[in-house]
Amino acid sequence: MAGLDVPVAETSPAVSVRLEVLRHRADFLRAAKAQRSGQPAFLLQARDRRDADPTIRVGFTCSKKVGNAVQRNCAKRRLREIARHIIPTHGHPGHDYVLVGRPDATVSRDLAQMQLDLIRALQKVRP
RNA sequence: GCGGAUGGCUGGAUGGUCGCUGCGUUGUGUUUCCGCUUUGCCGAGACGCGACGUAGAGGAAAGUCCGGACUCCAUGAAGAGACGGUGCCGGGUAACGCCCGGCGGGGGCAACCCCAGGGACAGCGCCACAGAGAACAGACCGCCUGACGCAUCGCUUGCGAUACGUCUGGUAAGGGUGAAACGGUGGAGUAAGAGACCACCGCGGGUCUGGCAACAGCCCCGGCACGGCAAGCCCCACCGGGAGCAAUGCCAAAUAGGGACCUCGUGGUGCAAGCCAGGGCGUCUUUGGCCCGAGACGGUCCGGGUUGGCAGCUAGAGGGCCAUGGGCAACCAUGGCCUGAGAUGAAUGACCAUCCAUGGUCGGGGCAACCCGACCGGGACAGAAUCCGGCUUACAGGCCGUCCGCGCUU
RNA sequence: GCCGCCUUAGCUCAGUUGGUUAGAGCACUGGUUUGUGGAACCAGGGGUCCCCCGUUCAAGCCGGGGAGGCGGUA
Repeated sequence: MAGLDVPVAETSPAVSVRLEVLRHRADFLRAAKAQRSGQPAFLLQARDRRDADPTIRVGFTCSKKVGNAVQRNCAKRRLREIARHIIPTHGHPGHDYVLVGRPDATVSRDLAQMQLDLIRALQKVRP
C-alpha cells in the first residue's frame, strides 16, 4: 500500500462537487442503458444527465450471483470505498455512475488496484 | 494416561488513518407561520450543510417449520357437521407440534442415547411374489392305522416281516416358502401325534397393594382363543375464523372520471304506520335479528394510475447478572443493579500495523516428548428488516464442568 | 420481508388404493430403403425418480427435515 502512488490524498477536492447516492430504481435502469466499461473487479456504467445540476451521483449494485448477503454487502462496501476516493476528483460533473459487483473478484481484489481500475474506467467512458 | 458420554460458555484482541446511519446538544443558510416597539427582530416549524458527544448485527440475525403479541377484514348466540392439526402420563408456559420429570419399548459392558408411543372387539380396506396353505387358513413332501394288489424273504402252506402302488382315515412333530404359518422350550404321552396334559416363559382376564396418573408388583383364573398395517380411510379426546407490517392509516403526485354488485318476480289488507303470508341474508338445526317499489347517497369488488414521503418503528409475556424463598427439574415469586440497533438500492465499515489461536518450511538445542528463532500462509458459519417464545439447519476453533469404561501407580 | 407452487431419461411430461419390469413423445445410436441426404419403417441404448432420515415385508407414491428453481404481493 505504501509503495503504490495512488493520487488520492494529495488532490483533496477543494472545489469539490457534491456526491449523492442513487436510491431509485429508475435511475439504475437509465444508467444501465448508457456507456459502460468492464474491469476485473467491477463494471462501471456512466450516464450524462444533461441538466444544469453539476452534482455527481453514484449507485452500487450486486446481484445474487456475487454471493450470499455477507458477500454482497462486503462487495458494495468496497465499491463505496473506492468511489469515495476516486469519483470526486476523476468523475465528470453532471453524470450518474453505477458500479456493479462481480463474483469473487470484487471481494478479493487488492483495493489499490481497484482504485487504479476505476480511474482507467472513468477515462474510458469520457464523452 | 487412552477411549467415550453429556451440560454450558465463547465466536479473535489492541492501536492508527479515513468513512456510514440513528439520537442528543449546538452553529449556520433558505423558507413558512405568529407577534410587534412595523421593514428587520424575537419565537416556533420544515428542509439543507457542518461541529461536538453518544450508540450501532447473531448464536444462529438463516430456513420460514410451529406458537403468540399487534393490525385489518369477517362474525348475533348455542349445538352439530365439514376441513386442518395434535396424540403414553403428570407438570411448566401467554401459547405451542416446545421444555422438564416420570412410564413403557429398543440399543450400548457402562455413562448415556433413540422412539408420531391413543384405539385393530366400531366399521371398511390392503397383505404382492413365493408357498400346500395368508386371516375365524391349509395338507404338497412326510409320519402313522386299516383294506386291497403285487414283489422278495422266512417257514409250521396260509400266516408273518420288509419294500412298492392305490384307496380310506388320523396327524400337524419335521422339511420347504415367506416379512409374517394360529404360542416357545423341556417333559410326559401316543399307532403317529397334538395345550389333549404338566413345569417355566409369553399372552389374555380379575381381585388386592403402591402411585395424582401413565404404569408396576403379588396372587388367582383361563388354556391359546385375540397376526400385521391407522406416517390407508377411520374412531376417540383435545385445539383451531381469515389474512398478514409489502398488514393498516395519512399526505403528495399521476391516471381515470369507467364497469359490476348490494338493489333478483313479492302478494293480501289499510290513507298511512303497521299486521298476515311468502322469500332472502351461501353447510345444517334451534332461537333471535335484519332486509324485500324506484332513484340518489353510500359501501364493496374489478379495471386504470403511482412505485415518492410520513406514521406503524421499536419499552416488551424485554434481556442479563446477583441475592432470598418454593420446586427433583423445566420454571415461578420478591428485591437490587446493569442494559437497550432501527436501516429502506437497505447503515453498523475499509485499509494498515502489532499481538493471540493455528498450519507449513528451514535452522539450532535435546535420547525423546518438546523448546527457541526466522520466513510464508491464514481467520468458521454467516448480515437485523414489526417484535417475542421455540424448533430445524450451517459452523474454524477455544475454554470450563460432570460422568462412564479400560490401563498404570499406591 | 411475507405468502404460495414445483423437482421423474438430454428436453417436454404420464405414473391408479404403496406391489413385482418406472412409461410416452421428441432427441440419440445402429440397420433397411436410396446414386446421396431427408422422410418412413425396424431394433436398441440411456434413470442417484433432487438429497437425507423414518413408517412399512415392500416407498417415485406415505411422514419429517434439507437443497435448488419458479410465481404472487406495495
